[in-house]
Amino acid sequence: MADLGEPTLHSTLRAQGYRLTAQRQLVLQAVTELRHGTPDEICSEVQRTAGGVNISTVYRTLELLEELGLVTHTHLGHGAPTYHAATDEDHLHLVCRDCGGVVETDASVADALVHELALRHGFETDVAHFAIYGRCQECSS
Amino acid sequence: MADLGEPTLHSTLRAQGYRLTAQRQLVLQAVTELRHGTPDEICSEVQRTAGGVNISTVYRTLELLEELGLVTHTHLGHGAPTYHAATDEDHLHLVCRDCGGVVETDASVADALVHELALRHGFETDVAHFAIYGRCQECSS
DNA sequence: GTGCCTGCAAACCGTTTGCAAAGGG
DNA sequence: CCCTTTGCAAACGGTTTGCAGGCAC
Repeated sequence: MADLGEPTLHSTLRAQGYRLTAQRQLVLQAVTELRHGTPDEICSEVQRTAGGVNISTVYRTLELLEELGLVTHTHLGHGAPTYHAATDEDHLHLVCRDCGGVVETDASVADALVHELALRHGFETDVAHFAIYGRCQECSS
Repeated sequence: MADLGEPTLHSTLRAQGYRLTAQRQLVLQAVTELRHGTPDEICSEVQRTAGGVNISTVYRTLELLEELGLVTHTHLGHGAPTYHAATDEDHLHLVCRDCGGVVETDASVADALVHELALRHGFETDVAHFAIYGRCQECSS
């Protein structure tokens, strides 16, 4: 059968000399399903179908999948980072200093900033990697 | 003697019912001198003149000084946050994903973003709290 | 069969906590 | 003299590591 679609996890791994394992499939699947998951949450999700999987394998796998460009992670400030599938829309996280709430917004709000940093510093901005901190509407009143 | 200048650390503490201690003076002084210091670095700096000061006191003191509005902290992504004296200019940190370097830039580059978030979400942005992630000029070539 | 990948356990870093003693007001 | 603040040590959450055995190829 000809491979006509996008590259599979298997082919992406093999292209770099890595092996396809159940753990790697399950972690990618969990990241995709959770949409925003910490390593711990991803591990729990994986363990629902494969009980023996270890948290350190989840860490190693997330690092690998990120290197392959299949997932990204964002720091929300407190505790653990959250992981997203690369197939997800690019979005920013607004974190409220008072209530701790997180609001998502389109990455395009930062277009002017990205442009300005390229101009002034030749800096290629990955605007989604850190959250944006402040106070949300409700907490301002 | 009349107190004509800006509020002293002593008066700021007393106004909230806190006590003035040597540790609190030394921590504020270390933050100011270091300009960008992690709790650990601040502790070492303080210990140069007061050997017995404990890291947990530094953590408690930084939290207090931040509550009083005398210091702020920024997350650069990796490890510990860095602390700044409130008297310092507001600035952003550009962190390079490849070389790990940190470049400072004026907070005003983000004015458009701050304005846009206020407009769209009623969000009051503290733009300096997280670094901005990406690739620096040298690493892009 | 070779050697990448995994599970386990221990170590790690940064931070927080409970407690009794020290010291500021 | 009271009560905040401190030092110490232990615990904590999140992450990384070394190693022996297991499994993809």
